[in-house]
Amino acid sequence: MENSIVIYNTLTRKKEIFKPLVEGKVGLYVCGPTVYSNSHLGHARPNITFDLLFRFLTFSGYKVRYVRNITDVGHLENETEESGEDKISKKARIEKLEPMEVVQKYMNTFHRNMEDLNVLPPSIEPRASGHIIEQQQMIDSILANGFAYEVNGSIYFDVEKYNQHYNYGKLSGRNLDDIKTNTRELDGQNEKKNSFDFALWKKAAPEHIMRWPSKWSNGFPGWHLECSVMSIKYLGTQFDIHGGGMDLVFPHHECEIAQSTASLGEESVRYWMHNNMIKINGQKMARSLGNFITLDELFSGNHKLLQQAYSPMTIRFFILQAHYRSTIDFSNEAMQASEKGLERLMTAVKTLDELKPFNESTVDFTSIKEKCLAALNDDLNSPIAIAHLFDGVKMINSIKAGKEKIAANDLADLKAFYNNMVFDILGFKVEKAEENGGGKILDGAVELLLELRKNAKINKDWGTADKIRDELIEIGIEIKDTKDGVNWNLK
RNA sequence: GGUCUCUUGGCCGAGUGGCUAGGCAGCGGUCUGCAAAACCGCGUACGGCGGUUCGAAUCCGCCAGAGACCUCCA
Repeated sequence: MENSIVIYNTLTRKKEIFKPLVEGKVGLYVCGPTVYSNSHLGHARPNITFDLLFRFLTFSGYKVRYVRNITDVGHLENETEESGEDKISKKARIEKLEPMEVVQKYMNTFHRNMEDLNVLPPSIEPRASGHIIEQQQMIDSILANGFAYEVNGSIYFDVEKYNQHYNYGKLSGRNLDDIKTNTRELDGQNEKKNSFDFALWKKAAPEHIMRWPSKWSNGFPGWHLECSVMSIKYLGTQFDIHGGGMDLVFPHHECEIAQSTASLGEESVRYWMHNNMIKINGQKMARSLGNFITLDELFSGNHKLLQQAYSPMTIRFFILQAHYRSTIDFSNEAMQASEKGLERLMTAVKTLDELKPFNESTVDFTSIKEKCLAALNDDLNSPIAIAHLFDGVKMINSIKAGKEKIAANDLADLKAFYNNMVFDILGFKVEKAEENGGGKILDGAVELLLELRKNAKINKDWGTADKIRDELIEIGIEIKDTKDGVNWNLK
């Protein structure tokens, strides 16, 4: 499959044709979660976006090494909290748990949520805590190159010095003069030469439990460092794509560029990709704003803003129905629309298996196939691809209704295409009925009831027929009378 | 305050100089004992005011509103 993929590069603010560094292979790094509380809807977005990218690149014939980290070291809280306390150790004290117990707990939840969303595991999932030595090594090289300084056992990155040789602010589109006049003064910054300098290594306060020995102090690495270190370690000093949420552009990714460049003398990332935010009531959904809904709450419907539960695939569809660089507005109405839309799509996929081939085709799916792939090639435009899939749904339904015909070879081709698109690339999976265990027993029982209902209908005993139907619906089994007989499925 | 982005029909969301996505909801019809589902058909929207152009939702300017980043954040 020869695809020419175009990617919007945040660095150049343009769409660029994607050319991997090494022919046929792609190195992809994505910023993963900080595991100190449950994952919420906002976290689903980058993971689904880059899952799509991972799947699409793989489908397009690339061998992809996908690295997504787990941040389990923690970094400084904001100024409203007692200063200098690590996020994870703070949480640990509240819950009377070991820091690594907190990490493990929320990492498990994250993994379970991702599996539910059918997000493929990355090729490598490195943890910051497992790369302390490598982080110290990078600090050494930055110090050796003269772009960092030590104060009281902490190491800070010298942004001004760096900016004399390189361009600090190139990713986020700001310049140091603006940053100088616009950076707020925060607590605990008196050690730094400039307020915009950032920590590479921080000496731990006595109450700070997460700490590692180093030649400078017992302490912990600065937040930005882990991504620079782990991306380079597993993907090389230069690699293809680095992704993450738009809110990470500044300062996180800006600092990553500075660190890697200060250490290596050259930049390591070739394409920067950033997904936009999910909004709720017109505002970004964020842990810090307290307006988030966790994935578990969405799956169970157990949240005061939710009118019902939404399945993982509904959430996946909801996210893929918008372009990854646009914001999406969360609402019950929008989620319910996604639920119905997805059902329509999945029903059509199932319908494909029921279609009977003719000798000839009166429909032509070629342009739909081409348009779907073209949309994905154009900066991962999943909403357009899905729109074209729905055009195909219309045709599939017309064939089923007997208004159009399809030949055997075209049908096989079409099935393969929908399987590729819906399952392999967009990453949907069949939920409900087919997945549930005990299928055979249930099948038998329902078939029996439907047989009784059929007899009742023949005898025009509408009371019994409707009782069977209505009560089955009541317990979650939907009955559909069609020309070819009765269909049923679990709701 | 600085930097940047957005404003599309009832809702969600694509598009971005002429060919007016898609989903959901709604309406009309077909089918059906009824219902559901399915199918067919229907809606000409792009914040306001100017400008450029043969032609603008799409380019430019101004105004209004919303948001993001500047601090942890996906």
